[in-house]
Amino acid sequence: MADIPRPTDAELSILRVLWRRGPSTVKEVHDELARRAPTGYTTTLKQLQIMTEKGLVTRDESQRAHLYVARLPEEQTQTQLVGDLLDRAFEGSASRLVLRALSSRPATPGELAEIRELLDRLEGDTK
Amino acid sequence: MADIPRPTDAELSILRVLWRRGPSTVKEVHDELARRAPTGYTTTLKQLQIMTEKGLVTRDESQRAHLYVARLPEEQTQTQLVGDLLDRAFEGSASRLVLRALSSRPATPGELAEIRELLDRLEGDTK
DNA sequence: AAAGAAATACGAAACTCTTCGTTGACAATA
DNA sequence: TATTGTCAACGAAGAGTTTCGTATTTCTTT
Repeated sequence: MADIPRPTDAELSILRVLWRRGPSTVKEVHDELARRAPTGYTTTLKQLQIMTEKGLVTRDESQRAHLYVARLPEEQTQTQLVGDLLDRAFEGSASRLVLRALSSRPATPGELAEIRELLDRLEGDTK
Repeated sequence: MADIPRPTDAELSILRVLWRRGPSTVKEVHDELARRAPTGYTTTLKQLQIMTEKGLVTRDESQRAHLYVARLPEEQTQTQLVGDLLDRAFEGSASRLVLRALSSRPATPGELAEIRELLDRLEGDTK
């Protein structure tokens, strides 16, 4: 009961909105989503209801317009998704995944520096 | 017609076998898969047929037992999957993804060194 | 209190994914 | 040539995903 399933594509779109906006009504989420890809209001509502059942989001019903909140923080979900991809396509090799990530997207010099700092920190711990 | 869809979980399991073994019959793929998770022979067959329709694999029918081959090399599929995840969950930020990958899995010192080399190479080009 | 609006709940349809039982083709062999 | 075993093809069922139309509830305004 405590485990939360991997979000589907449509669910992830909704989670992104909730992470950015914080607690939001269906209308607010829908308006954001419909800006990029027009869709029906009830479609977003239904998604959020299913996500509530799955435990992906929680719902505050104290107001007339219910407020939805992502159950897990963005970082945790990202870590879950990366770990999942690692197992499914990279035989668990993190370095391979990093290799592909950096070769598939031109990272900015600033980003590369960030990663370098991260490496320094990690190697500092490994002693 | 030229674009190949993102492989599903079950499809990825099959692709992993094909990448490791090279051209294989249904029986060969099935035996590998069933070792970890017992499943019916026709299940694997049907998957391969669907994957052929989708263009994920190609089929050599010259022999009685058809030979299946992954259409894209492992590297290319990995790049596609990482790029996809980047867009869906990381707003395109490669450094964020790398951060999550490394913090979710304890990379070995050797792997960290590999990544460092990659960074050197990339920064060399960015001038 | 009635009418109108805004929001949620319900149900269903279309589609995909995954699995497997059954059928039919083919080949080796007795 | 009849039998047996191996393989691909087909169809379908069950679950999950995504979408949306309709109904119901609830609040607000008159």
